[in-house]
Amino acid sequence: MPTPSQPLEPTARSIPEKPSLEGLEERWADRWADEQTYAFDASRPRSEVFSIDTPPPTVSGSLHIGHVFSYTHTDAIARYQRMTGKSVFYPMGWDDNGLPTERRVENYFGVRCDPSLPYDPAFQPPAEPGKERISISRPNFVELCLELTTRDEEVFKALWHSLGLSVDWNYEYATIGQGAQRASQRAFLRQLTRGEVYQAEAPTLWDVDFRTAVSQAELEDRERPGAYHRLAFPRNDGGGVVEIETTRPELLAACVALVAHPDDERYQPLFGTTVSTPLFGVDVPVVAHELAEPTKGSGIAMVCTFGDTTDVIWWRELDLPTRTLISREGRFLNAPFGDTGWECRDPEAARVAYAEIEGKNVKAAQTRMVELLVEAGALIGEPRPITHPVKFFEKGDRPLEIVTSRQWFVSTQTMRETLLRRGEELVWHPDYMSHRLRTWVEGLNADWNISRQRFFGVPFPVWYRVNSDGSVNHRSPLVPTEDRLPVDPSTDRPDGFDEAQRGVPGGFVGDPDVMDTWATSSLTPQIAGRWEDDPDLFSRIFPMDVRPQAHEIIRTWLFTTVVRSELEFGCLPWRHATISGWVLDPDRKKMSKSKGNVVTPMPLIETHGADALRYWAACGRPGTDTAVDEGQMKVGRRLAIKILNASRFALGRLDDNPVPPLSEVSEPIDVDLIGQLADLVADATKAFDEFDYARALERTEAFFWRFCDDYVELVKTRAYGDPSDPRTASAQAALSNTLSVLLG
RNA sequence: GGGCGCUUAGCUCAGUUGGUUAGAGCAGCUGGCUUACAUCCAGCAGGUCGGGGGUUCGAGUCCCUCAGCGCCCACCA
Repeated sequence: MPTPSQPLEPTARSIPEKPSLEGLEERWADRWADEQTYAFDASRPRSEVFSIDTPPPTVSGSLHIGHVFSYTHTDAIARYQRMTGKSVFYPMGWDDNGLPTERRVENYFGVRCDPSLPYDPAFQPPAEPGKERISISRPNFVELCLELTTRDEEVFKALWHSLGLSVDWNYEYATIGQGAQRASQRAFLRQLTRGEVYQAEAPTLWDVDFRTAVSQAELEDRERPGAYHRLAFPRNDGGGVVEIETTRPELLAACVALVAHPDDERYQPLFGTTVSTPLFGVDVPVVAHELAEPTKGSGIAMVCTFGDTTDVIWWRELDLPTRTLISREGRFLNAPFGDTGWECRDPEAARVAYAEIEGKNVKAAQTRMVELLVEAGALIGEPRPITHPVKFFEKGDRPLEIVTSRQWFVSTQTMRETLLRRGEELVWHPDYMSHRLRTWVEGLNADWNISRQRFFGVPFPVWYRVNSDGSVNHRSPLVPTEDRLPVDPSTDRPDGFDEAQRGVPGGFVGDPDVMDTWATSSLTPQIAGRWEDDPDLFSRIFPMDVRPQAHEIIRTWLFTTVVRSELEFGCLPWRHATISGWVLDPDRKKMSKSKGNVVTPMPLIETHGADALRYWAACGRPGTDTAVDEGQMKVGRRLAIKILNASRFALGRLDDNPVPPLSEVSEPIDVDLIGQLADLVADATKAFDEFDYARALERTEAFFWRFCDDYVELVKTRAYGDPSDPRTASAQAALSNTLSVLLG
């Protein structure tokens, strides 16, 4: 039970003289594959099925001990469910699309993706990556991504095999595979038809290095040093200056208003008047809004388009103009000061000042801007250093900017109430993890942006008409019928058009973007269960029984899966969610590549054996962060060897006879043992039903050691007697049956 | 700023609805090659259950409060 890759057979055939753990993993993995031991029986009705929404690991990274940890937990549950007679749907997927893969492919092959290029079926990457990146089409780029991820997947697969995971390899999938693309595009098109997704050109959080929009779920705050710069804005009513404080003086040219709290008596007289920006002489209004905090800075803020997300709120709610300064690459754009552009007092002076920062990146622009402000006497005092949280893309290196771009959104904000209710319906293990989803849903402040300006991902299956003036009509996208899916709009064309019409007036263009990686991963039940491709299978596994996953992706994977299931099926995608903890390094520190303390599993498997690692993992309580502990692995190894030896004793008395029936158990002490065994089974069953594999292991292990140290010693003499003696037969029956039950 | 979790022997952790002298493994010490196993067995030692207060006949377990650590969330001029 606790060590599911047990090397024992139900009878005493070929008991080795000196039992050993070495080489067991390989031998049994092969046999399981040959015999299809863990194959799902797709003829069983839903009530006799236990289905698992296996997490597809990201294969672009390297192996990590955390994989061993959480997959072992799920494997224990899967094996328990099989013992109860269920047919277990336990697929395995690979999450291979996304940014990390793109970066690796670019460096590895020396290429760059240009979605405007046509597919070149003859393209071969150079043997050695050249200095100049070769531009290739999206389909070509994707081919290279697939080539690289396929290799990575083999490495993962080898680990899973040596771990003895009981997954059914007949249901393997990849998130970039045809099935996944078809499911993603089909789900998207249906949402489009139902009006659950929309396209909008709006200010969006943007990573200037990856050059893509990111969603709220991919943000993280990082504490960064900054400084308050106190700036003087001359009042146009002749009343001196207004002083504001800003951490982003480089955005001064993008200032569109000053804002203070409506109740703030200091600034009430200014509401409705205008002030003039230093250096640029642009008149901006002083306005009131409740979000302005009187205690922060000087109590009056400069609104820029856009410095942070509060600016976006003010801009929208106060109906302010837009002055865009930062490009998608993070550099300062040309600013059209003058009569035909941004009105100001002295266009020439404004242009001269702005020329000093145009083309610079944010950091350099800030440095130069501060110098200019000092020279102009507009900076009051010294900048005051502070440490403040700044929004980053979780995979990014530079702070996010806000740029205006066209994106696809799923309307999640209107779903709040429904999602909160679903979160309560879901059975969480441990239950307090439900708070994470609740706080996340309650804190939603933007719809889910599902488009990314990247290449290795599922393309949006839509085209747009090109108007006669060459502009693109985004209003009514052209969509394919579902039987055409998957499509790549950069190479495929909409019905009724021919290829010559691509990109010309009166013709069409494909949507250039790909979907957010979570827009695909949120469909893992549909992808693994082959949804519309195999409706019979899907009806037998969905809604699924359990989603095992890590806690840090509750707001992404769990949340988005619930959203998609609600929209498509109006129900939860699974009944239970088991949330595993993190694996910490031996010093209980979080592992990270940059700290260099990441533990890889393969050497540990070689040293201690797979059972030892599985034992360590299974000791980690559900949801609890657990440190890598080789001591615990040694204990696991010891337990596995002890089981082999105990088996040799218990089964060795039987020669080659099958395990005798329990009815032969007659001696009081033997009967008592069987009674205790029954209690243990009840205990472990209850624990497993509550997804507490660790408790089941603990109880079983304790019983096993008592069994070995006390019971076996007590009955040893009797067990060695003449098999025809009922007293001996009783001992042998008790021994072998107990062992058989313990091993499941 | 709001919330969640953790704090029990040197180390890693159990302790299910409050109930007799608080448990396990590892590490340490002592003794033992006893025909499943020295990859083992028997035994010893080791804890003011983070601090303080409260409820109760009785609190590691319930309530309040404080502290440390970790995490989640937040519109962070």
